[in-house]
Amino acid sequence: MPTKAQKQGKTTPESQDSLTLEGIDFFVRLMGMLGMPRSVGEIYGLLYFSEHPMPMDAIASKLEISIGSASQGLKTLRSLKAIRSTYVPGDRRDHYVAESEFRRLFSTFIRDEITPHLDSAKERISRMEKILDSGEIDDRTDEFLEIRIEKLKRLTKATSRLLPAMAGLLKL
Amino acid sequence: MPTKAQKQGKTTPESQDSLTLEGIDFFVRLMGMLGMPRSVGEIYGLLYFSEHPMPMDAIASKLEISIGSASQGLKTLRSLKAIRSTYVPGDRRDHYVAESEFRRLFSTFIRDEITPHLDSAKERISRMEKILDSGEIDDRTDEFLEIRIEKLKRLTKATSRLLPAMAGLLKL
DNA sequence: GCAAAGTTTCATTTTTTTTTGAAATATATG
DNA sequence: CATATATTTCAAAAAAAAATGAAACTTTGC
Repeated sequence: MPTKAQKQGKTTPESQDSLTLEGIDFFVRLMGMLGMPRSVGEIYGLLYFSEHPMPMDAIASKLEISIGSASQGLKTLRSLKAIRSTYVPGDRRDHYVAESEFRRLFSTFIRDEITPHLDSAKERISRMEKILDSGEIDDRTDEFLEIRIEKLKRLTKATSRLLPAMAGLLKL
Repeated sequence: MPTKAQKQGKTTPESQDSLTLEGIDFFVRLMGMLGMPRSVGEIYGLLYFSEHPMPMDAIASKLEISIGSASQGLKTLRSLKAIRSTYVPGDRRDHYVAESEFRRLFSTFIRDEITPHLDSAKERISRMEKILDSGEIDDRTDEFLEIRIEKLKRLTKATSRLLPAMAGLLKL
């Protein structure tokens, strides 16, 4: 038997909301794994499951978070290119839409959050090699340290190669 | 001109320490990216650059952390198989050595920290599909949500495939 | 079996991170 | 230009995560 909602071609708000709630939960956890605060996951999740662009105040009130949090979270998401703002005629407010192509999102994340760490790791390794080469360490210990540093070099090298490859393989 | 240290075949403690300090820093940051507390990175870094197995009290005093932190950190590292304890004759204390094969380390991390999240993400997606299939959402919205959920499925699937592949490629 | 040594646990404290909300700033509209 | 609207910033509050250290527990050697 068709429900009233189906007859009218109308969405039951409760069921769509419960779906969106699961979706928000999904992104809160995903973003959490990437070290992003809860509010960022909430906002992205809400937008990801929103058919229409949403302004900041609607986001804040739906999620029951402060406008400060909303502003800060939107800023983070914008810098990650995870959302973009769209023009809505007759409305001064910015309206946001989720960027749903994870591949792009992931590339930006690697570029902004991982690569800088990788670079400073490489610098740190150089400093270690310099200390090693300064020759104030006896041969036995020297050899041990050399092997350890070599492994770190391989790790950073492999990571540098692997990360872009991953982004490429993520054909979503 | 050879230094005194070289003539005697002896390590200058200062230079080895400064190298170890850089190494600890390296791992504090690396572990930090994986969501591990500072103390865990410090302990692993110290052991990674230590030629000899170290007991807990020596670790705690070298790093100037409490024995509680040291115990907790060692527990974490043990469960990640990032360290192992060795027998030292005539000493009751456990002595720890860093496992320096990152590939194994990484596999354990994926198994213990990532896979559970992935599994619960898949369950969450199933719940969303169930709501969608309950048919209380109008056709237009339904189609939109279906596409979004489909993308999430692809994301989780790609991640499931990619993670073990990465561990395999990491030939260190 | 008991004392000493080593280790873990966990309530409390400290530190760090995130959120809030109000003030400051920017922007559009009549 | 004055006002209303939208957004950002940032100091303070709240929440979350990590470290401490003392008590409880385990193990070893006598």
